[in-house]
Amino acid sequence: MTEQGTGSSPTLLDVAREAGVSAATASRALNGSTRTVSAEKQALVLEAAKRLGYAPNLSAQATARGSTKTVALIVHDIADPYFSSIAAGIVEGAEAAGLTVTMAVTGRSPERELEIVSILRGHRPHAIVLAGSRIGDDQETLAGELRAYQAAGGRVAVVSQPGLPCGTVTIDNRGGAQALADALVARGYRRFAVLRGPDVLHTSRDRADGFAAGLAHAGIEVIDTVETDFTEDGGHAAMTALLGGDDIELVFAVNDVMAIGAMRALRDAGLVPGRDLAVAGFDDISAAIDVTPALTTVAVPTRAMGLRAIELALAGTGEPELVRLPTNVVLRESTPRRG
Amino acid sequence: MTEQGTGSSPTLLDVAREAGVSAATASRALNGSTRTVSAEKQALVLEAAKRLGYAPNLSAQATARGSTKTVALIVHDIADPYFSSIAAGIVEGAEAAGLTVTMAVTGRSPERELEIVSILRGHRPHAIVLAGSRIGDDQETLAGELRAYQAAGGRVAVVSQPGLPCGTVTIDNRGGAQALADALVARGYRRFAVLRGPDVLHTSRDRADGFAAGLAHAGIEVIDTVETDFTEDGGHAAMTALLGGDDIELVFAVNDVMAIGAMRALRDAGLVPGRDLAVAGFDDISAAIDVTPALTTVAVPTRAMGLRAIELALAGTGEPELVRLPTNVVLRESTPRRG
DNA sequence: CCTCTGTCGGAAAACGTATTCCATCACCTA
DNA sequence: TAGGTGATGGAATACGTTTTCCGACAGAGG
Repeated sequence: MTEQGTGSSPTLLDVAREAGVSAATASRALNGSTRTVSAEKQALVLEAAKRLGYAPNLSAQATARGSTKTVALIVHDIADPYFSSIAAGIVEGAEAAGLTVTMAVTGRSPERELEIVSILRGHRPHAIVLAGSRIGDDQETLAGELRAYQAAGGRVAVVSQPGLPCGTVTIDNRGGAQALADALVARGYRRFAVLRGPDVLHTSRDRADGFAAGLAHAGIEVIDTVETDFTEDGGHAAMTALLGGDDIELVFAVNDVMAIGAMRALRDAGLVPGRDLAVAGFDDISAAIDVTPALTTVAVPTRAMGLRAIELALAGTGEPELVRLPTNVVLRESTPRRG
Repeated sequence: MTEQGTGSSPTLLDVAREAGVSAATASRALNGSTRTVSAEKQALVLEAAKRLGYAPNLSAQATARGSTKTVALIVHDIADPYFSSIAAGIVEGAEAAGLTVTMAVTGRSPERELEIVSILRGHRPHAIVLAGSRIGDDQETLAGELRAYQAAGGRVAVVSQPGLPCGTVTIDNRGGAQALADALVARGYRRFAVLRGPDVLHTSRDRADGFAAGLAHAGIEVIDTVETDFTEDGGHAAMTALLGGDDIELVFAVNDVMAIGAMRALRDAGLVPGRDLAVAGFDDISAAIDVTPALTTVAVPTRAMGLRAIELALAGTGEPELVRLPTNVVLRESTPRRG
């Protein structure tokens, strides 16, 4: 490791000079192209590179090759366990394929998301993965942006947002919520309230609708619905608002984070979740099993979804193939058998 | 949005041609350099760019400029709430500065981390942020790698790993654990066990040492110590192993995730955490307040740490400045007053 | 001995952008 | 009106790679 005083990284040319060969040969020796290089020169180059501490300039590589080794990931909120778990799956899959992951967060703003996709296109990533459902209205603009990217040879996959022109991995939100409703009715519950997220999020809408559909089978209607933020604080606020109202037996929050916020609100009000009022969520994040009472929910294979999404993107058929991963109703103590 | 059939993105030259100007003028019009461009031509270029759906090739920009608009983030495990919260702070700070974040995951392997830093250097990012303590042995190799990067004009900040040649934001792990120990002794506890992570992690070692030091003040020694994974499952396994052993009153796990795993192990064994055996953690992740009994822990401002780290990196003085953020002992029901 | 074929090295062009340098032009001052 | 000055546009070059193309050379077959 001869330290160099120049103040800037050694370039391929430096390596070539050090090894006494041309830049072309150095390039070929370092990333074994179709062309062969004599073992002798190869060794010379490799040694020179190591001696100088050479790290190829990936930007330059990218412009020369016209393609990058990165995957762009877009999530709503990386601190949300749902998304960070998906992200973990994507990172795992990407690194296995020798790709690095770049990440951007939308903060659940559709405008920001569109802006990000546009910026990211500038990176010319190998693939783009969008995680998280978005609004229904603007879908066409987003689809256009993605199509433009695909036309230029990019690959796209989305998680839990069917209807875009690309590979999609999703779960059956409606069906899962419906199965949950069935199970809860079977446990003896009859009077339900729903905590839903902003209506522009497909995930929220599908789960709320599916739940209502499940109840409808049994001739039951949802008594009360509150729309709130998709966060723990949102769940807390909504539950607090709900407390003064109608007499209900069970609150279904469209995701676990909100459900946990709701449970906290109950405790803050001096009530015992599960005993005084049952609570159910959706996602089965790792915290669901750790809260007390343990949360009844619908298990979603988040990490697998991320992994599957990146595989789908890298396969790159471009077909709007739809992969639907199974969900599982998990009944726990937050919804004890009733009556 | 005239769709183009070419199959590849429009380039700056396409835009220039469309606007009837030279490439130089187009470049100047689009990112307002030192040079001025007549308002008329500027409008022409901007309109042409929009019409073609032009997105500048950031790789090419980077090679031309010699610098990128990205920040590289290295974390141990993005699904861990501790790291995803730090990541959220970093993304927030980076996006505010108009930078995009690229992310890599080490899986807590020091070799992998070194490898990643080396690869990342190739991206020539504007800054590198390392989050998560690493091993003590190999520190010199890592420091060398970072110094090489800095010599080439890169900026670095690390989170919770003092001793590297760059800006560092950390918390007082020893002091926090010591304060926790003091508080627990004051609550009447005398017989302690410790669940610690792999010894190569500074964080784990400092917290365990600090806790022991706090007890030593009161003339108390730790009765039992188990080394385990830094994960929830690790905590679960270690707690299970501990159950057959000495009679203890409180288990301190060096992070919340492990503590929560330990609580689950207690419940699995038919014991009630807090009543039969007290549990304390470290980090105050959001789940800490949602478990029952709520977890006694030491609050760490993770998001602020990320934000502060990116600020430190971007300031770029290169000084090994040390920012120490305060921690707070939070006593909750998992460690009720004793006796 | 001559040509043909295949291997290997290097010179040069290409990738898409930023920037330096030069030319032009209008305008102002003396 | 000559000369200086500031604004503005474009040609050319630089950035660090990869890749195409060409030439040199060695060995094989006639």
